[in-house]
Amino acid sequence: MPVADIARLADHVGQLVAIKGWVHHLRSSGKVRFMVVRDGTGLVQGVLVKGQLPEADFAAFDRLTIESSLTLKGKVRAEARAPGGYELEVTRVEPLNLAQDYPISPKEHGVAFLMDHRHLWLRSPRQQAILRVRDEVCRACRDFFHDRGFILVDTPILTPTACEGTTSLFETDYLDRGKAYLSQSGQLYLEAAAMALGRVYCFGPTFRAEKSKTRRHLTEFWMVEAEAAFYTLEDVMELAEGLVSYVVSQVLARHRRELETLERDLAPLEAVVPPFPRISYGEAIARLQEMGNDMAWGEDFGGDEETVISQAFDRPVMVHRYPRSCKAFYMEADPEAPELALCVDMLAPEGYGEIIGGSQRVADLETLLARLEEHHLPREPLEWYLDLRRFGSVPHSGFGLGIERLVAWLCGLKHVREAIPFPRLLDRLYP
RNA sequence: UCCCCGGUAGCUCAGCAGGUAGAGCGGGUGGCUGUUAACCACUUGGUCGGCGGUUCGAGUCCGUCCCGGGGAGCCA
Repeated sequence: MPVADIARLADHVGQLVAIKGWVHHLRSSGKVRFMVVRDGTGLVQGVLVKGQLPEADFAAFDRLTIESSLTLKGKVRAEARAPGGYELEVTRVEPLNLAQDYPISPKEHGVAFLMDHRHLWLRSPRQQAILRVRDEVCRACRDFFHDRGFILVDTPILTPTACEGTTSLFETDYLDRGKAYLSQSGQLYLEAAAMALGRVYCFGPTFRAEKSKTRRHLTEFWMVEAEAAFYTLEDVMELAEGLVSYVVSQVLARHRRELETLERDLAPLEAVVPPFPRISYGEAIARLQEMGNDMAWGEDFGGDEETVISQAFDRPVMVHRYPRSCKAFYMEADPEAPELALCVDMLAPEGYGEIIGGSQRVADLETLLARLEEHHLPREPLEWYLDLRRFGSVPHSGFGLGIERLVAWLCGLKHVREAIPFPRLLDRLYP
C-alpha cells in the first residue's frame, strides 16, 4: 500500500493508501466518526463507519486526542462535503503516539501564550503557510543571484569587531583570545570576496543586540547581502529592484494557496513590477514638509515618515542620497554633493518600512581612513579591510535585504516575529 | 532605556461603589449514522503575578518588584 502525501491525493482516487500524520480535528456523530489528519503537505478528512473497519480500529478512534500521531489507511474518494474535496474511507487506524492535552486550540490565544508554545504553534495552518512563503523567498533569492552570476560566499558569524555601530553587539568569549562578537552584517567580508569573484552574495543570520521593541525588530534575523565590484549606486538600485520584483513574482506564482490561508490581499503584491519609483532624500523631505511634517533636513526618517513616503506609491520606493551624517562610515560621498551619501533604502508599501539598505562603498584609502577617525572606530582590527583599498581598489556597491521584513510584508503579518520559525526578541529566548 | 496598557481556571476574558470566585472554550462522562471551530446534557477546573501596606474585611485601594503586550529611538 503506497504512503501518500495528502497534497497528492488527487492522484490516488479509488486507491487504497496509507497516510502518516497527526490528528488535527476529531468529530463524532454516533456510529459515524470523522477525523481531520494533517501530514505536513495538507489536511484530509477520514471517515470511519462502524462495521466498515475492524472493531478494534473503530474503538481506537475514541482514544485519539488532538495531535496524536498515526497511520491512517483507507480508500481515497472525491467528496464535495469534505474540506479539500477528497476524503478517506478509513479501513485501518493505527495510532503511534497518543498526545497529551494539546494546549493550542483553534480558538483565540494571546501572543505571549503562542510565543511560549512556538514549537507547537508552527503546526497551525497559518504558521505553516508563512514558513512555506519564507522557504520560497529564500529559494527565489538564491535563484535570482545564481542566475545573474553572483557567487554565494559565506561570511563569518564570529567576528573580531563591529561592522556598523558598536552599541548593538552581542559579545562572547573567544577561548583564550578575549572577546568575539556575533556578526551584524557580512558586508565587510563580502567586499573582500567581491574583489576576488566580482559579484557575490551571502545569506545568513545576523545579530543585533538592539533594545528595540517594535514590530520590525528581531535580535537574530536573516539577511541576504549582495556586493559587486564596479557597481555604482545606480547599478545596485537596479539589482535591488530586480531581486524584490522577482521574489514577489515567484511567491505569487507558486503560493497562492498560502497567501489565501493568510487572507493576504493580492492586489498590492501584483503591482510590484519594475520600475520602482526612485526619489532622493531631499525630495522626500520636501514632500513630507508639504504634507505638514516638520522634519528638518539632516534627520533620518522614523517609522511614521517611512509610512507616509511609501503610501504615496503603489510599489516599493527607493529613497537615495541621504545626508552622510546619519549613515555608516563606509558609504561613498556623492561627488556632486559631498554632504550626501551614495546610498539607498527601499521602503516596502503598506507601512512595512525599510526592507533594503545599500550603498556605494568608499573606494579610496585616505578617505576611508578619515572616516574611521570621524566615527571613532579603531583602525587596527580593520587593517584587512583597508587592504582592499591598497590592492586594486575599485568602485563597488552592495545592499542587504532583511528576510523577515520581506516575508512579513508578503504575508501581511503584523509583526516580524511570525516570519521566522523561532524568533529571538529583546525579551524572548525561549523556546 | 523611555512612554502607555495589562497580569483572575489549561486558553480567551468578565468581576459594578472594598463584602461568599464567574462565563465561554478546552479536558472528562454520556447521547447522536455526514460532521465542518458539529450539536445536546452533565461534569471537572483557582496561591486572583510576588512582596508589603490601608481596612473589621482587598481580585478590587496604595507602594514596590517581576512578567507580558503596544509604541518611541536605532536599524534590515
